[in-house]
Amino acid sequence: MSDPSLSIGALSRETGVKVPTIRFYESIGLLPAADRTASDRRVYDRRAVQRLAFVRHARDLGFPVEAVRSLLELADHPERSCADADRLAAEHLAEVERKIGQLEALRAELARVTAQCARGKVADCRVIEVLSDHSLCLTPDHHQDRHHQDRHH
Amino acid sequence: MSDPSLSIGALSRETGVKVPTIRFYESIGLLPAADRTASDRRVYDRRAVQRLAFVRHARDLGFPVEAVRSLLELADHPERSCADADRLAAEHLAEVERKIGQLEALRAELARVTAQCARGKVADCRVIEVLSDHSLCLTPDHHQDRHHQDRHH
DNA sequence: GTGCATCCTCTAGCGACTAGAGGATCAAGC
DNA sequence: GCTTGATCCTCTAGTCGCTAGAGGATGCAC
Repeated sequence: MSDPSLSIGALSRETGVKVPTIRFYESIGLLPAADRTASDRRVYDRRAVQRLAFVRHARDLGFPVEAVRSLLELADHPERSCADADRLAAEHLAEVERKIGQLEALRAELARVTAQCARGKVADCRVIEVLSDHSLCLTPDHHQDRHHQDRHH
Repeated sequence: MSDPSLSIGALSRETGVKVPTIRFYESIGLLPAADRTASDRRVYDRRAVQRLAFVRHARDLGFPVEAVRSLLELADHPERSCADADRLAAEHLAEVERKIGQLEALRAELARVTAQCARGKVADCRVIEVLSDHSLCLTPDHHQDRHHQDRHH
């Protein structure tokens, strides 16, 4: 069982990555172009499973695709210093911590506002009132940023 | 000074929402179509400032655009029950808490991995090793989801 | 009248996929 | 051999919430 040769569907089942996503990863060069059968179907081996699992894992951990590309590059060169891998992970960690901080500020604000809702008419609604008047906020600088990456199930 | 009549640039300065974003909000119907001068420039009044500030505030708090639309609708009808507003805020709060939980799991994993990095060669790198082998993870179910909304700057 | 700031509309791009059209191929059952 | 349904192929467009830029008109100060 050294080279069982998988179809894209089988690779998808083994790694939990959807078929169109595998093709997408190939198209952006995250995975090498797969070998093909005579009828143009993609064929994969065990190494492809490893590589895709690595990609999925890194994406699950929230690394942006460009970081995944760099990490793959590093994984392919075990003799190099791992300083870059360490730096990428540390940067990503800092980014995650920043986002947690922002979300916690939001949570505090939302929790406060919903707790104060008297469940009456909109005219007296604390939720609407606070939205209408920023100065009622605890932390007046709640900004979040876009430009980020998430994984869903 | 009841109706000073603002240009889109002035409205932008007053609310901190960029000019193209204001036009974008109008195009998706979050803001009503502005009145125009003879030369087709948009003209705004104080009510527009209020409405846009409301939108910006809700977006800063991370409400998705569709939720903002509903909240605006509610704010326009003060006699209605605020149950919907309360529900939207509570749902959003739950979503924020879910994301915080996911990010905290990620943080733990990333912190653990980077702390274990011996800063040597890639061959011995804990970061690469963990990415290559999911079973080395503390929490094997770190999934994040896309499909969400953030604010930046 | 001469700049330059501001405005207009329109289109395309971001990240990381996801969904769907329209068509070819395969494997299994009869 | 034939049919059926799953799987595969490529390609395009859509998602979200903007942002950037082209190409052109207008307004206002000097």
